Amino acid sequence: MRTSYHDIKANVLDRIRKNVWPPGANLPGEVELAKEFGCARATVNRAMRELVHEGILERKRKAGTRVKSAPSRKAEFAIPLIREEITNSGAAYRYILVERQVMPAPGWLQAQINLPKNQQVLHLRCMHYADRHGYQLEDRWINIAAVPDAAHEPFEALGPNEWLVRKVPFTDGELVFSAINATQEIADFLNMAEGDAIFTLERTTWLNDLSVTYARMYFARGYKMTTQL
Amino acid sequence: MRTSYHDIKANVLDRIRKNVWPPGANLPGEVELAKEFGCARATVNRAMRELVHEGILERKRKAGTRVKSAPSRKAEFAIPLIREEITNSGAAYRYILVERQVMPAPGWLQAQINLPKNQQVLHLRCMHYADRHGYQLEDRWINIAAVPDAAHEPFEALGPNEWLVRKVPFTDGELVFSAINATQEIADFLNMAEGDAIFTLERTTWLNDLSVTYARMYFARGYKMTTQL
DNA sequence: TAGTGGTCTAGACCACCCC
DNA sequence: GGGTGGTCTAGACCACTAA
Repeated sequence: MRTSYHDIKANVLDRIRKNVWPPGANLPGEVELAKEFGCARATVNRAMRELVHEGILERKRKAGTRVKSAPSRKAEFAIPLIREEITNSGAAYRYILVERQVMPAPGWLQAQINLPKNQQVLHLRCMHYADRHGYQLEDRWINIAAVPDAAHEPFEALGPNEWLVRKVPFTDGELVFSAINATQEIADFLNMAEGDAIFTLERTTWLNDLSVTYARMYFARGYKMTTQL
Repeated sequence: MRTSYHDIKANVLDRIRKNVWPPGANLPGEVELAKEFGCARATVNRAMRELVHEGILERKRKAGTRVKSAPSRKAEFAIPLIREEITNSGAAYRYILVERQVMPAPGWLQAQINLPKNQQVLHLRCMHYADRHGYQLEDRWINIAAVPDAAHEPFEALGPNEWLVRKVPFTDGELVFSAINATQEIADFLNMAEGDAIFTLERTTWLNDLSVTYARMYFARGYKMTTQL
């Protein structure tokens, strides 16, 4: 069989682990590696490019390729659709719209996602259940100027997250993870006690400088978000 | 200038945004696209491959390429070295080793990271400060069988995370984010009140089935972890 | 079984950047 | 200036899988 870029990646990783190429070391050039592996330079190139993408190597023209001294392994996780997250866990998913209201954006929201004064927004509050247990409380604001259709969407059957994901493309987004103490109101929704620690996820998305939506998601007690390195 | 795979990516993304190719739509095959763009198939292929990697497209042999109906944008974040995180914010970084002890792995740890009975581990407790303010409390256990050198390392000047990252390669890792209520002990370290919500990060790493280390990191009040989509 | 993507090759030109 | 990676090409064979 011919040498695959997979083989090359594995081989390089192996030499890094065995300290043949310790952190900071310079690797041979692509031409030389291609000769060693008996393959085309393009094949070596692809292997190296992927290792750079994975945070293992650094490359600079003329300077060459080196092993990153502090390998910045990157965690990558797909933002799950909550319905899938629950369904995949084997539980039954249930969604309820708690509140729906068109209103002028409150001051803090204007500031947070940079809206013009008195911009109308749609505020939604939704609950997501896994087998009767409160799983997530979602507080969401949608910029009606960016998504006019949202004003006429009931969001009774389909949650706003799924609706937006299917309907509205975005160019940029931000995720913020944090922990807060439950207010009495939130605690009631999630069947917790006031003051219990809540894992919180905030998400903002833009479509070319135009704010699309801002959401806060409060997870039930004990929720853990897991990802592989 | 010749057509670059960047141009193709941009063009395809544009057509998706403009709904020329709505979610679920089948794209033309690589050969046809190459003809349209006036470039080699390999160039189209690279563009498409990257769009798949970015969660925009799906491809299957024979079936062809289609626009993902629920574009699974992936968040990617580099695990920061805490020193860099603090330094980059403009604050002064200070590290203190609070506790250092070689001991047999407690039962919960054996179970958690799958250690043999009575395996010796090194337990470290460290504090990281930003400008005098407690920033992170780190509880770490290192499998001495996997990292014999750790037993002789004082960890007085250099934190175990940085030491491990530089010294010990790993093949797999897991990150878990969660929220807990501060115990009195943790609260004292981080200048919080008992019961305050704490953002917690757990990290486990393996070197080919051999557990290397398990760490719990408790962040100070109000800590937020941010990432771009 | 035929069509589509997956991959490799051998060669080429170019852009960048350290020396 | 010259070496290194970045990219493109034209062609080829292969692997998978839907029909």
